[in-house]
Amino acid sequence: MTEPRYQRRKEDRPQEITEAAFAAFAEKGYAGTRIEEVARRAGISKGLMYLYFKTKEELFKAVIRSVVVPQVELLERELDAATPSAEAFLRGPVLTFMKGMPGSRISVVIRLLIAEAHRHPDLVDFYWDNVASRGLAALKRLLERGVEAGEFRRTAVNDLPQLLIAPVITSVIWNIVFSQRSLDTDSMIETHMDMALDYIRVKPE
Amino acid sequence: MTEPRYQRRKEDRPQEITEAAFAAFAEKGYAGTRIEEVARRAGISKGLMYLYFKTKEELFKAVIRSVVVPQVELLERELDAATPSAEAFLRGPVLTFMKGMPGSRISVVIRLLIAEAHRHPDLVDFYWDNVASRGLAALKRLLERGVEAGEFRRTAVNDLPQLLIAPVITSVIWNIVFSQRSLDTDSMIETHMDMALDYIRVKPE
DNA sequence: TCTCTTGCTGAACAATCGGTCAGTAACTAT
DNA sequence: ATAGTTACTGACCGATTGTTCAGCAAGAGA
Repeated sequence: MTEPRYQRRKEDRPQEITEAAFAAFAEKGYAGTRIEEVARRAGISKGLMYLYFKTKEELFKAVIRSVVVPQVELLERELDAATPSAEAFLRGPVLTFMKGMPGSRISVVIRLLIAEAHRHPDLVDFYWDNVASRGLAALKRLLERGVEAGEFRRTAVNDLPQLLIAPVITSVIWNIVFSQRSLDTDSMIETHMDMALDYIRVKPE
Repeated sequence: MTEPRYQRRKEDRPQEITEAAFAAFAEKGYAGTRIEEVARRAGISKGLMYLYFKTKEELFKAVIRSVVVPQVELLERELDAATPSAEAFLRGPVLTFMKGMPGSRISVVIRLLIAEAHRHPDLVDFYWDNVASRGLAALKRLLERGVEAGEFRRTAVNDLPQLLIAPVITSVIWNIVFSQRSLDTDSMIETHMDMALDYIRVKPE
């Protein structure tokens, strides 16, 4: 008759907690989120939080990883996919990936990273090693492939692949700051891709 | 003989406080900065802070305004300057302004805004009204002028002037997050300007 | 020199919040 | 059943920090 007050669910807790924490961090930021609030969202007590994550900072890092790792895996899966011409690749999977970034969980991570970077240098290292440097290297290889195939000229973009993702970063930031005055991020990313391809493409004389 | 323990300097305090607060916010962020720390930097007691700024939030807003207003004035002075061809204008004063943004006080403001935007919507409104919307409108006018003069084609960029500043935003963010792995922001901004001009310029047939 | 005004100080207050821990009860093994 | 293990609870602690305020002393005026 007496219903148990709680169930032991050791296996599921970590994921449920990071999920709740992600939602809380997304709404209130790191400093603005109380551990008790995360516990409430996860349906557990405050004390239990500390059995799974020793400190708030450790929880934060776990949240970042839980978002970033699947995204990296998705990206790499796409990069390993069929390889048509470099241009078709940029206009296809790369563009799709870029359009998906604003509004994705990654954009929340970016906001958190910007706000907390100076206090969590090891987190920045992690993000650099696992996301940023890998993505940039992949873009560089793709551009290089295009050059070798005679599709692209060799330009400054080869050394600055950040240029290709600039409108994505800008879209993410724009949405963070000016959420109301929204921006047509799809158009912006598409137009920029046109612009960049016109610039690097070998022109027929 | 007995040296006075303090001087009364009602006139200078506000500016000295906002200056100290800017330095503190730049280093530690909003939440990470203690009022007492600002007071120490400004060479006054904690209590005096509250005679000039009712709350920490009000101080924060004053700091943002103190940085933003002079920058806007600088921008508008440049826009009112001599008007050569639209392309020369973009390659001249606009490019100079853009290159100066990373590393300027504005980039600190941007970081603070990104981190605190959701908690200070009225501050976002202020920034929008006084900086962002004005800058975008000016860029739009400039592009329109180029079109009317027969220099530029009419493209999607006319409606998305954010594209022109995308590498600047990206540079600022990059420096905030990856301060160590620095990026050649000047090259990036220049290359992007080349790219954009190639795209919008009317080509000779 | 003696008020009087007020810019200024710094101790104290109150609220918040990360982290702890002694105890409880859900499950397991026997 | 019964004892043992441990996932779990929630009251509590201590440190931090924004804010207040009673009083002090610097400068102005007479």
